[in-house]
Amino acid sequence: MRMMASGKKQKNGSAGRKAKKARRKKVNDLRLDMQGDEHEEGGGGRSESTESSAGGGVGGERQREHPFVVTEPGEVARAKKNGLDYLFHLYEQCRLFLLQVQSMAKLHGQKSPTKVTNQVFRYASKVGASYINKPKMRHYVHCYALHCLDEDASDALRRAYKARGENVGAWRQACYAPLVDIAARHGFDIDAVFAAHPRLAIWYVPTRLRQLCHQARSAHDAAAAHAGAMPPPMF
Amino acid sequence: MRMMASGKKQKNGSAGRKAKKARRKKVNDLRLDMQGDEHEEGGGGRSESTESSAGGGVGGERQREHPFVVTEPGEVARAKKNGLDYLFHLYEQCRLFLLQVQSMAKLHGQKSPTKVTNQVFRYASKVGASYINKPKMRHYVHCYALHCLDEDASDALRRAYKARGENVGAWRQACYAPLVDIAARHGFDIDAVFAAHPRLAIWYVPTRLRQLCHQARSAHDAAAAHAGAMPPPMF
DNA sequence: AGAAGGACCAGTGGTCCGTA
DNA sequence: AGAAGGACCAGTGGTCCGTA
Repeated sequence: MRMMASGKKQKNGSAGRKAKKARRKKVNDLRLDMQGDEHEEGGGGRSESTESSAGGGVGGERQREHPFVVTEPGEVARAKKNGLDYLFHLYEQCRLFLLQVQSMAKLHGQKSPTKVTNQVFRYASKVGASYINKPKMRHYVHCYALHCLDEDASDALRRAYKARGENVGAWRQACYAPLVDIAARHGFDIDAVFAAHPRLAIWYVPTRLRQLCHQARSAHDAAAAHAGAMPPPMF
Repeated sequence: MRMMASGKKQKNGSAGRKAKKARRKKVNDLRLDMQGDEHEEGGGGRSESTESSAGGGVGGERQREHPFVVTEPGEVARAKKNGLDYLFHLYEQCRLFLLQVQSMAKLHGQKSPTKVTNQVFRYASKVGASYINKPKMRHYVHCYALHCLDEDASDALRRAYKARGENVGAWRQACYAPLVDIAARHGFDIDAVFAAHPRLAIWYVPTRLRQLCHQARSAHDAAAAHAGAMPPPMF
């Protein structure tokens, strides 16, 4: 028996969405393949720091990628886990796929994407990089952003969170604050910060990060107003 | 009795679309207002070259804008017609609406459009500029582009087409060729041409114009290859 | 016939939530 | 519990075609 979830969310900082239809239609409910209960990939043991350790056995259901763990720079994740160097490597791969898509589009006189779009994710899947998917890449964009913008800070954060034994979710949350600080030094304009970095400019600014920068600016402006000297608004 | 049209089109230079449902549902078929057969706006006679001469009477059905006619620069269109200065003025208005939307978005920490998007058209309607709509603006973008990029050529074309008594559709078609020539001087990169002009950069490159530039490049490359010296491909 | 624009549709950005 | 990602939805870009 499954409960019907209500499905609230905040679309892009504006008012909430209108009524949604009931979701999750449970496709693919009947298994036609020979999967029994559980199975694991047969081979094993690739272990470059930027190599996945996920499944990929011949035939059968596609395995999920192994979950990420907080690793130090250069550290190889242990069995059934992927490290953060590998995570960041996925962003580099997406960039290369974007470059491919752009080249093909221009060759054929079609409009060329400037960002990693659905089209790019579709291309990645088509050429076999099925371990790349949109929800995952969007989920960790800001972590990659910190890695791009301040690798030392990013590395330090990884070491600290690994030392404390924090899980990936906690590390991911912790990546926001240093980014807001960086944005603050650029007038809280996180779009400008992304746009100014060539490897970052191809990624959409995550909604949550944008919200946090906006909140920080409001707090900053309020504090300045309280201090007496009201600065002119940024826009 | 109305025939069911088949509804073919070329999506963005790629393969044709998949099957479409039957279109046109004929909403708003019953009139609840007091319109009889025909009606015209009561007042009259505004006649600045960038002022519309379309309806806007109090209450009742919204009048369509008057059709465009080919006018010389500075020329005022006669009754029930709008001139080309007015057309180009609409593009300037859209730019101002975009600037408004951008300012509001940034104030609220939301993502800010870089182009004239649906959001901008919605804003234009909301603030009363209901004479601005997406199909119209997209239809004439390349005409506005020529006006921006080579006003002398644009003016000359207008005078020539007016002198010949051509209709707006013919003039509109004629705007493509000079633009392709301009693109040719920039490596056939029409996107770069648009992007380099501040008032043009906010408009999407029309599909048809992009196709024509692509075709021209192909023809150009083929001619060069035939001449013996094969140049390197642009991308 | 020529033209303006309401309304449609395929595919997008964004992310929820059923799943492992 | 923590996490990966299939699948969904609101709103987009693009323009057709019923309308005046």
